[in-house]
Amino acid sequence: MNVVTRFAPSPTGYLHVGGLRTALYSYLFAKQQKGTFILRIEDTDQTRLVPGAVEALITTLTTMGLPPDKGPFIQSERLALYREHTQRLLDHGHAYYCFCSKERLLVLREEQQATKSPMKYDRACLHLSKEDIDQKLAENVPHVVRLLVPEGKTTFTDEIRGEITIENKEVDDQVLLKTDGFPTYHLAVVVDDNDMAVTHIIRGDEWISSVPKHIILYNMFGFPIPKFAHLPLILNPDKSKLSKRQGDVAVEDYLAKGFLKEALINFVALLGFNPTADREIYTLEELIAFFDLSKINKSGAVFDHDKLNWMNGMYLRTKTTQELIELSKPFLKTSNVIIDDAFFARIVEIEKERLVTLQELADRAQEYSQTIAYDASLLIWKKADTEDAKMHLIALKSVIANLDESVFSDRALVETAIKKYIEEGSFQNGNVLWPLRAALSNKEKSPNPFELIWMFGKDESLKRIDQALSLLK
RNA sequence: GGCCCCAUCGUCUAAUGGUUAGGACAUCAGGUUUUCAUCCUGGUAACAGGGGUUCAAUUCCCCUUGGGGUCACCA
Repeated sequence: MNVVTRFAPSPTGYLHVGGLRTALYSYLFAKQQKGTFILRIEDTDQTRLVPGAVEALITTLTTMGLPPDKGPFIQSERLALYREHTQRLLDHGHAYYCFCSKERLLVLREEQQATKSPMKYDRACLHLSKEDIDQKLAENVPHVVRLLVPEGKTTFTDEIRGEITIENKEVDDQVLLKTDGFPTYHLAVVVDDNDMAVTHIIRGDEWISSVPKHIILYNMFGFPIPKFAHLPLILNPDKSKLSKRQGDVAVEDYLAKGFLKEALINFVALLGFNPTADREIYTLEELIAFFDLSKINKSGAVFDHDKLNWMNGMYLRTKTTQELIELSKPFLKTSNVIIDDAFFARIVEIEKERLVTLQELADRAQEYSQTIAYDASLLIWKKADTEDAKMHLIALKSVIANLDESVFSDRALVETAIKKYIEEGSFQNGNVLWPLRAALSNKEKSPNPFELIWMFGKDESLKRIDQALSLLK
C-alpha cells in the first residue's frame, strides 16, 4: 500500500513550531516509506481568513526543506464535495437539520454548565417533522446539519498510544455543515483524507478526543479507516500547551532571529523522538532513515530554548566562513549594516566560534564598524597600573606600525609578532595583552588581541590604540 | 466538573524483570587562557506515592497523586 501522509494546517499566516514538527514527522514517514506527502489548507473558517497565509506557509515549508509532494489542496475550493457528502448522510438518516439559533445554543450551554450536566446539543431539532423541515428550508431559515451520533462506543488503535475507547454518549452531535454552507473541520477532514487516500493521519494530541466523531463518519460513509498517530504536545516551560504568550511560536520568528533551518529541524525532531540515543545531531536524511512511529514518546515535551541555542551554535560552527557570509546577508540588511566585505569576512572568521545566532553576526559587524567610546579604567589590567599600560601601548604601537602587511594575512603571524615583543622584554602576558585587547575592543570580554589586530588591520588598530592612549594621562 | 491521555535528573531523553539507572542541554568545580568563547576533565542531579504479581520491580497490574488535553456553526 502506498503511504500517504498530509500536513493540514489552517492558514494563520505563520507556521507554528508544533506544526513544524507535525509536518516534519509526516514528511519523514512519507519519505521513509517512499510515499506521498500532501499539503492541505484547512480554511473552512471564513471569519479567520488571513491574506497571503497560504503562500507564506508554502514558502516556510519549502525553506525548511519539507516541500509537499502534492498540494496545496484548498478546502474552500472543494465545497461541492462536502455538500454532496452531507446530503448522503442526510439521505441515510445519519445527519439532521438543525435550525436552532446561536442564542438558544448559548442559553442551553449556560444551563448545562449551571447544572453541571454534559455539554451537548439536546437534539431539539432531531424530531422535527418532514413538513416542518421542508417549510423552514423553503423559507430559508438559517440552519446547520448535525451528525446523528449512534449509540455504543468507539474504539480505535492509535499508532503511538495503543487502544483508546470512548463512549459515544460523550460525543456531541457535531455540526457538519455550517450556516454559511462551509463544512466544519470534522466533516472536511474525513472527506478529504479519504478523497486523497491518506493512509496515516499524523497530528497533534489535541485531536484525540475528536477521533470518535471521525470514525463514526468513516463508518457511515463506508470509508476505510486510516491509521492515526497522535503526537505529544510541545509545551511551555510551565508544561502548558506551547503558546504565543510565553515566547515565539512561529518558525518564521526563529528564522528571523538567525536560527538555521537545520538546527530547527533537528531540535524539533528530538522533541518526542530519539533516533539512536547515541548523539544529538542528525541530518534530515538520517532522520528519514531512523524515523519510527512506534518509538515516538507519549508525554509532552517542553521546548527548551537553551538546547536550541546550543544546537544552533553547533550547526553554525559547521559552516564555512563563506557560507556564513551568505547566510548573514539578510541580517546585515535588516540591521542596516553597511560593511566592507573583506572586513566582514574577518569578523565572521573570528566570531564564528562564539555565535549562537546569525543575528549576532550582524550585531558584531555593527559594533566593530563603529568608533568606540572608551572606558579608561578598562585599559588597566588588574595586576598593573596606568604607567605600565601606557608604556606597553606606546611600545606596541611601533611594533604594529612596523609590521609588514604580509603579517596581516595570518592571525598566527600577528600573534608571533606580539609574543616576540613580550618575550624580548620578559613581560607578563597580562601586562601587555590586557591593555592591548582593551584598547582595541574597549570591552571586558572580547576575542584576543591577535585576532582583533588581524581583523581590524594595521591602520584601525593603530587608531584605536592612539585613542586609548589619549585617555591615559 | 465529565471524558481522554500522560508520568525516568531542572529540561530533552536512553535502557532493563536482576545495571554503579546511561547520554545531551543547563548548572557547578577544575584545566587551557590577558578576558570571553571554544576545547578538555570531573561533580551535583531522576525512576511521583501506595498496594499487589514475582525469588527479584524503575520496568507488569491496580489505586492515589500530579500534570496535560478536550468538551464551538475554530481548527
